Amino acid sequence: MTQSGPEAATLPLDSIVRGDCIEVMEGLPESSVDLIFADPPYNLQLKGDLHRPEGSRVDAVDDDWDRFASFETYDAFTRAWLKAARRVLKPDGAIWVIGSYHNIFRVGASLQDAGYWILNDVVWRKTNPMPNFRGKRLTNAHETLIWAAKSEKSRYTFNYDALKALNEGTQMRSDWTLPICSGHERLKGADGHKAHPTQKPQSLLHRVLVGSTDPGDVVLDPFFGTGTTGTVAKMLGRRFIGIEREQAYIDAAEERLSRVRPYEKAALCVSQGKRSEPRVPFGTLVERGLLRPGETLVNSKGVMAKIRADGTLCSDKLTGSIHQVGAAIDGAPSCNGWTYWSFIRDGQRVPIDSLRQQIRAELI
Amino acid sequence: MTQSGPEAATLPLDSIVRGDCIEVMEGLPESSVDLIFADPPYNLQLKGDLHRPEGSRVDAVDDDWDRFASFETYDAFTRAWLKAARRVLKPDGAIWVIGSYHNIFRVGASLQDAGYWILNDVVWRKTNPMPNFRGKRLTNAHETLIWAAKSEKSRYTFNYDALKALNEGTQMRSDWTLPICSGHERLKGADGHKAHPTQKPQSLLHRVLVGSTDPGDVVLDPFFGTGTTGTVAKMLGRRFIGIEREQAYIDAAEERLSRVRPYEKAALCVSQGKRSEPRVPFGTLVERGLLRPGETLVNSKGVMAKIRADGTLCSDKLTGSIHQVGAAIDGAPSCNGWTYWSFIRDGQRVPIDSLRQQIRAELI
DNA sequence: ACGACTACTGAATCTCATC
DNA sequence: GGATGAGATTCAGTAGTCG
Repeated sequence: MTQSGPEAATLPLDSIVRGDCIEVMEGLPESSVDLIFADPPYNLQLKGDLHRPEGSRVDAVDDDWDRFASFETYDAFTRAWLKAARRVLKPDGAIWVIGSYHNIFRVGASLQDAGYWILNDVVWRKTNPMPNFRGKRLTNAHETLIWAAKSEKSRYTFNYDALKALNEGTQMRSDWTLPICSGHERLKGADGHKAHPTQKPQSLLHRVLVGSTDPGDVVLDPFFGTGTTGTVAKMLGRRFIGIEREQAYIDAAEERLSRVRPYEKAALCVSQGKRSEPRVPFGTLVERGLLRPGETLVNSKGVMAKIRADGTLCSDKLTGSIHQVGAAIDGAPSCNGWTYWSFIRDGQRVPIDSLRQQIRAELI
Repeated sequence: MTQSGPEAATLPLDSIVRGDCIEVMEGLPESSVDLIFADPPYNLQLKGDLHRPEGSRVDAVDDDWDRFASFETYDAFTRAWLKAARRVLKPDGAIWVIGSYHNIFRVGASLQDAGYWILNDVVWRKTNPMPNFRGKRLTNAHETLIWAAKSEKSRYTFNYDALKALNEGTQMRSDWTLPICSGHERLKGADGHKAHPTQKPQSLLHRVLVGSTDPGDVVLDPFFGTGTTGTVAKMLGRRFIGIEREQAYIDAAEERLSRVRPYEKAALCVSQGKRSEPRVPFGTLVERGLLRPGETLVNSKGVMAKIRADGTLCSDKLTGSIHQVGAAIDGAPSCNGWTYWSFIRDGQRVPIDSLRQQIRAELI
């Protein structure tokens, strides 16, 4: 456990902190943040002087050493900020990091070495990438995001049903097709030039935050830039913390954030699956008289079982819960009894799950 | 310079060498191979069984060759084979490595450390990936390939125009959409079971070899398996060398190769093609800011519904997709939400389908 | 011949509350 | 903290059978 001074006791919510992200994160309380979104620099300093993390200059002797020293420096930087980030994450927190082939392999390996648990790598397919002008390589049409939990045991947030809804009813895949940030969304400086070289599109953050946070969650961006993370977080009713070194980016981000109008609260309520609904023991249906002890249930193949007064089933072979008996009949490892069994009304098979729906409706 | 004995002076062209790939590559003459394609073990780290919702068991990759004690062990293995591979590459040679998020970050970092020069990372988007059965993560719908030259100074082979032609006249991008290997292409053993758990599709190798080799080039595959690399190399008039440890895989590959008929020289640029109208989820319009969560849609009779952040609609009665809510309002069995709903701009009703057209235009 | 229908499959780090 | 048991969870495609 780290001793935290009083200055570390509170989170600077919905604001931008100026400074080096490692130092600033070390000053934040540990286990306090739900999600981190990071777009780190990937300048590998392949040209010019090289410096070790502590500042000394590397005396490059040949190409191999030059390259190695450069990667070593970048790795040290990566390990340092990932360690500081992991400390401020809640135990069930998660991180997203975005990068290109220049740096993402080093970041991914460092994530694994630091104890993060990779959940998916996600490909952002750009609909409108910059072409390869010289025709010497493939058009670099994507970037890679890594989604990782703080640890293997983290029970991370994943709004499966919301993302499935965003994808019109089929599971969200690990490849996302979205345009780059351009047009009105792209921030311009006073000179009309783009305010930040690598501004990310809001659509990308929308999908990240809808999928891996809930309203009210705290989202930290240690490389805030011009504040796309904060902008989308504010729109979606999440809290944000931004860390940025350059005052010019902070100024642009502050101005941008001041113009953001959050969505209505009702619109933030997102599709939920059955997992979020209250549990209803099967015995409740018997207690309430929706099913009678002695009544017969059937599965889709016509196999029958009798209901007993305590809410267990009794078939030829076995007695047990609706799940256990269903699994035993099919020789399956498990079974959802709610969708497996039906009762008979007016000669028709009616799924018992409809009775559970009835009970749940009463509970509201 | 390494002293090469006479036994190392010749290349075992168009044949499979049985043995450990590191030892075998160390026995090959240095600077003798044009391209390496490597599909190393992914180190999946699977734990228990996984079952599909209907109860069947997923046939997982649990082979001995994919088990490593730790990341350190895996890294040592990776560094060793990458070093041996780099020695046999010609100065202008290149390498392709394929992997998933389990291993690709470690492989990519090791490639960079070993002095290879990354040219592109390429995403193989699977049209038909295995779903995520438990709904706990995104569907793992892609794998990653890294294309790297032996060194920064290598003048590597890149057939820009051939790939452009394969891509119907526009530059080949870094994301490739191809189906997984199934059906008749998938090799089966005598028992009818798949001969290799991770056989790659020939279409993938086709694109790799057309793009980065010339006819007559020597292609080495240190993890030959059932020989997809050799098969496509032979079809395309390239020479191949396969290295494989398991005799069962070698037997299957030999038989497969014996059936391969090389293409006629004129027939190299074929295949590919199918391109239908891309599906656009309604949620995409929300993510991209074309419609706001909280905004109201209307049908032709003026009935209204509100948009939520995940792209679902919320009316008086019902919450669901644009199609579901439209159907419910009309009491119809189904409904095309795209033509059913309009949004309001400047007091005018505008069909949401016009926004879909806009997105589709970007996707082409 | 063709359509309807069933069965099967793919590199997968795939649960969680309660006792 | 480990064991137990409820119960939630799938997409695109191929191949084969039957009518």
